[in-house]
Amino acid sequence: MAAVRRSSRATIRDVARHARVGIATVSRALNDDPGIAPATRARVLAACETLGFRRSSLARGLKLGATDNIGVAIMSRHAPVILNPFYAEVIGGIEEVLEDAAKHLLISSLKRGDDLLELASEGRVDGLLVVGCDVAPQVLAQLRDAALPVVLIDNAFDGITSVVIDHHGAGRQAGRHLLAGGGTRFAFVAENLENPNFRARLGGFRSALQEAGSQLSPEAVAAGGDSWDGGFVAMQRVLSALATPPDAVFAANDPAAMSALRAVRERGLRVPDDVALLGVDDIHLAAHHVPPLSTIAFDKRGLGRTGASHLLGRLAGHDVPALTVLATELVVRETSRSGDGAR
Amino acid sequence: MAAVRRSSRATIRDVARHARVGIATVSRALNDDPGIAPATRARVLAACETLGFRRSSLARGLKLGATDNIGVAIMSRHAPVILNPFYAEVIGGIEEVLEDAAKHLLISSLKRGDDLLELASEGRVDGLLVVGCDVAPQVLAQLRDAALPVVLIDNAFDGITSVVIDHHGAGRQAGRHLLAGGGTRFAFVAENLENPNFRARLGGFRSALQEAGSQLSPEAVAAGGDSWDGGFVAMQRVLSALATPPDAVFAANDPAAMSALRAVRERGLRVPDDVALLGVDDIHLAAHHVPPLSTIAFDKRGLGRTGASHLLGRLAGHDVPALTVLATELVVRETSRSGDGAR
DNA sequence: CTACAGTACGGAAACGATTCCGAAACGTCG
DNA sequence: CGACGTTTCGGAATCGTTTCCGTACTGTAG
Repeated sequence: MAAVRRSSRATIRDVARHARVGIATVSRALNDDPGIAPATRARVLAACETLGFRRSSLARGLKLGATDNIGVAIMSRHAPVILNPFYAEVIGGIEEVLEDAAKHLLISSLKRGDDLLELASEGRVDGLLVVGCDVAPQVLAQLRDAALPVVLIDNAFDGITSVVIDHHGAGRQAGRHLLAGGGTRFAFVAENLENPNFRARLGGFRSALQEAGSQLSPEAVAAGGDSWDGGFVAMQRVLSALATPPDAVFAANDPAAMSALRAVRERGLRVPDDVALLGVDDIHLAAHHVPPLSTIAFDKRGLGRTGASHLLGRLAGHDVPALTVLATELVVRETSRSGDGAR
Repeated sequence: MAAVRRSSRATIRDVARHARVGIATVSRALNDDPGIAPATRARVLAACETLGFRRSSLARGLKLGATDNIGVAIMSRHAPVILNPFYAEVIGGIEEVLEDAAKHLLISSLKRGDDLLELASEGRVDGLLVVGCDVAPQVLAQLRDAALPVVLIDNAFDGITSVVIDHHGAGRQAGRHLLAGGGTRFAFVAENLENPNFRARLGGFRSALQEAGSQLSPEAVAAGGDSWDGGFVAMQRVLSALATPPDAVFAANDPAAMSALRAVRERGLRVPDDVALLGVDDIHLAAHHVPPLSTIAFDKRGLGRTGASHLLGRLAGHDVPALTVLATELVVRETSRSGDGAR
């Protein structure tokens, strides 16, 4: 007679029995359906409370065809993605938006493109945010043809909603800043020259220099390898390749810049007096570095935010821009000098 | 006649029709069931391929009673959790383990305890990793009584599998190190004194000092508020409250230590000559700080790893230790001196 | 009193997988 | 040739929801 405490979870049927109504009524009460008497609704809700009933998101999802889960996929053949501070910021922005929308975040760091396609077609998520540019074109093509809404972050592909950073523009900004600071002999250092983002930055840098009649000699561009010392090694190469050291160095990112700074100092040159140094990313360390690093900042968190809200827009059936380009911002600290200011 | 390309996803029934078998056979082929002829299996698999069929994880989960999702819940009334470098490390460790087990990571930063209970009872995840000590006891009690396997990380509760750091031990280590370095006038600074972990560290610190016949005066313990400047403010308070400044300061964590260092320097004191300074956490910045910060390190990633593997163990039906305590390690850099070494 | 519109509710069919159970096909042996 | 065990496969029930459709009931008007 008494409601026996089941070991497994209560179902909607148990609630119906307990409240002496049909299961349809329970469902309606739970979904705030209008066609139900207030008294009945209260009785149902009370029954749910006493039985400790929660709807199974699985059964609900199966019937509704939606899970309220959003997948965040990051291609990474290396360590856990969360530890990469760039990704962490992006994910932070995504989290902000999804939390407001009461969506759940399903994070996957994937090694193979097939894993990505599997995640996209399992029905585990309602939509997918793909972060980073390390994903094969044919995978992207399959993703585009999938039924699942997908948004690319820090990567662009024709036919898929994309949110990117203006890497080329960042390079131009860097070039103009170093020119304004009085630079005459330029160099570019990076961990590698394959990364498409790095290439875009270099391209922008070159175009800014050319506009001013300057240029970058082949010996003044170097890659030092994908490690902590990448920038250091690259800088050493530049210094030994060039007859006279450069007076304005653009690094592909902040770690490379900091690492390059060590090489410059070991050579006995002062920053920024002998050589100005500029990074990209504005990572957390940049401001706390000694000396504080001049850099090109971009809104990493905003990248995640706009990506996520575009995806939510797609899910809601709205139109969203196919390509969004986020601007960058020059942050002058103490490894470079602004052209106009005296000192 | 020809297989019409449906707009929505193919189901197991479509595959069955296409391969001219029953749905049970398809399921068996997909699950590597032994009782199926090799030829039939090949035909079914081929049909799956041509139809681009993937099993619905929802339907599968509903029937199987498992989702292959693991929830990571972090109570946080502040900003996105991923941006907290401590949590990021822990999650990184979790990710490592779960990836090997082919589980998916569902991350939730929750504001209210009810959200946690909802996540636990929706059936969205097979198990829950609850990170951090900012969760109410009655919520933990309900969690313990839930059917869902739960593991607490950096928090302990009777009846729930817990993985913690030996904060008390860390405090003792700090005390002994500062004593060995020749400290005589001690102080403790923190952002706040409510955080149970900070209290444990302080407790351990006190007990080490008492063992050596020293002690901590009430004016030498200060909290400066939960902000970037917390340690700075706390240190200022200590310096102005004490007649003679301390010569050995233990900070509740690294940010507090770095921030306190500024206060010490502003006062015209040198580190470590006039005052030794020791933090806890060994955050990434600590090693790159100027001067490099002495600190008590612990394996944040290991915290996540063991938590995750204990949860997987529980899911597999194994017995796992109710409480695991991870040891800490003293890292002497340049804000303190080891007692034995010269200079 | 009957007809009828409108409200409140229950039964049953889906959603897409797994799996129990039964049956067909087949070979082997007495 | 019949009985029987083994292998291979199909039908149908099931997981826990939502929702369509039908029905009982209520109140009001003719």
